[in-house]
Amino acid sequence: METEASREHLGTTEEAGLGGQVRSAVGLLYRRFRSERPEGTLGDTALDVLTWLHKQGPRTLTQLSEDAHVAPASMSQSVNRLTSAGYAIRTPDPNDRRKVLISTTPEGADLALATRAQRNTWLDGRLQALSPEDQHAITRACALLSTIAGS
Amino acid sequence: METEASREHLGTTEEAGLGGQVRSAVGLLYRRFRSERPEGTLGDTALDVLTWLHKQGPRTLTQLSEDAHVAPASMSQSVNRLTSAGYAIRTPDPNDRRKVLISTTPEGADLALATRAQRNTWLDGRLQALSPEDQHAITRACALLSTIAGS
DNA sequence: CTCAGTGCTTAGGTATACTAAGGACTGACT
DNA sequence: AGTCAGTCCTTAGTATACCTAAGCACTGAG
Repeated sequence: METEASREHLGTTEEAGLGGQVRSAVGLLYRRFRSERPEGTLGDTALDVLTWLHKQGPRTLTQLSEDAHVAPASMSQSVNRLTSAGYAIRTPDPNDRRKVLISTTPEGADLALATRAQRNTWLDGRLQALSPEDQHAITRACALLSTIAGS
Repeated sequence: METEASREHLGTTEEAGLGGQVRSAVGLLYRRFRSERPEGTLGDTALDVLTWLHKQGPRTLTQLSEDAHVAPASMSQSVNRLTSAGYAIRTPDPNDRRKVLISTTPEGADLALATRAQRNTWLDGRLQALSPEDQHAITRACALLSTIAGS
């Protein structure tokens, strides 16, 4: 039937349910973002953490792991990379010494802002070429899907 | 416990540009999908490959690596996992014996369909609870973003 | 003051990605 | 024919990021 498969944009065919379309698009975008990443820089997860800390202030490890939908042990490793690079610090929570508060260093905050801006250049350029209606659809979809992902 | 930050859905604040919103949403969804994955099953990339092969028929390794925005060496490893699990086979291209055609086995095709359906259950349920307008916005956003990711 | 529960970390394993290097093959030019 | 640059694929070694399991440190209740 579908011999001209190359026009299908790999997974966004109509036969797939909406969930499948979302999953395909997310996978493609995620890998695309990763392929744009210059070497010697922070990974996406580490950068996300830095951005959250910058916006929200210090967070405990468990909070961060829940934010990212990741096991605490995984987040601990990501935080290790940030602290050993000097972009974040761990501080024992004075009220409950089982907890550790993670916060950005000034260098970490600067890096988060700078790297985000740089990495978004390509994508922003693409998005600004779209019609306002299309941009609005994307804005709405992002809000909806973020809510779903975080639930 | 609950700071004001927990209502922000982590990255979808208005101050971020559209590119940043997309990136945040993609990261959250990708990790969420991964966290839903049962153990002992194929990874997302391997499953994507299986799905593409099922839809499009045999592809060369280079084609697959371009589809996924990944280096050929990386795709070779993913294909190794599929072939060693019996879900795909490599066939030398009779016209150009440098090339290798990768195709699904019947088991691979079955698995691709079954696993996709199973993994999409959660997401489809969420999406069907949305209004038709919201669903349409997501459909449109997926198509647009897939095109951008693949360009 | 004991002890179950909570928060974090380390250890070991998997999936996925990269670069670098090399083997096999093709096609074009001597 | 013979050579050889270019293409396609693979393997090897390394890095990020995720997991579960195990264990330590601390808290708070009995």
